[in-house]
Amino acid sequence: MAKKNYELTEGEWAIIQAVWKNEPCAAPTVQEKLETKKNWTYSTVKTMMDRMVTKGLLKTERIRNLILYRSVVTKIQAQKSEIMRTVKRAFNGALTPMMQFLLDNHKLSQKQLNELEKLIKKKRIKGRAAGKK
Amino acid sequence: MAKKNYELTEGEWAIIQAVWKNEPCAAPTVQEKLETKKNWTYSTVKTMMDRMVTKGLLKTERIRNLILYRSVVTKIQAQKSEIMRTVKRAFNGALTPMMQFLLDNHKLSQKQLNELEKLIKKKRIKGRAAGKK
DNA sequence: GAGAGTACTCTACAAATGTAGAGATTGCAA
DNA sequence: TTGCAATCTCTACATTTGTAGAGTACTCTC
Repeated sequence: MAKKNYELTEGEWAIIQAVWKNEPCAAPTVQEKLETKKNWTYSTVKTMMDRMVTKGLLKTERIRNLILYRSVVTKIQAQKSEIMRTVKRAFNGALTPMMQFLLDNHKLSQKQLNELEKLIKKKRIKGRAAGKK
Repeated sequence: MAKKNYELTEGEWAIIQAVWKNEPCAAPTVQEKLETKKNWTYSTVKTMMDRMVTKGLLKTERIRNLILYRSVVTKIQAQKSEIMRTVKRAFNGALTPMMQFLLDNHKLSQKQLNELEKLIKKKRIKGRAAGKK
């Protein structure tokens, strides 16, 4: 596979989110879907999408007169990259301090904390069983 | 206080980190400190720093012939903004899903998990006691 | 007071990003 | 076959970011 680094810009995020939801889809569709959030004209959206194709973030397929777009990177991949970028920039590359920061600096409700605790417990059990990947 | 949004660029992060560590400091100092990581010339560093002053990220004080820089935003603020930006872009603004994603997608060691669990427990106790801010 | 060193100012330029208008193309309906 | 609507293509421009050279100013030393 290609490079691991998918650092999307603000605009690219908006677009790819729409693509993920409507894939495969044409540029006008994306433009319509985004109309509420972003007030972009068709031209704007189309330009960005084509640039994203060049960058390898989207790919196209031409069907007669219509161009359909699909995502190349998955949501998971993009989210991961986004997080890694933050970890790298703001936390010197260390994940746990970032988690700690999250816990310390964002008032989570009791419920959220409970959920997280449950998640961690589950993780630990899994981790103990398998030493995998 | 001013705006809450301090979205630093890659370069700005590098610079402000150096400033935080050496504050108050002159541009040449920052340039030296960064020499290993970034191979920037003095001009480059100085230009960026001055732009950051314009943006309100740094402030200056002139002492005779020297210009000293200080940060305006704290590390905590910047980290928070950086995280918020990720949450907004990649997780639709919801924090817990992001935490969940972190737990799910990054192989944390048992030790790290333990630490996190401890943190959460502490949080919960605190939260139960005080309902504040 | 001349030269050297240090720090500063000014200007510039390329690439990336956000933004979009104008015109070409095509397929369908009347 | 003519015209309209939908879609695409091409081009353009401002702003931000990364990057830096060239020249200026001040201060210290000989």
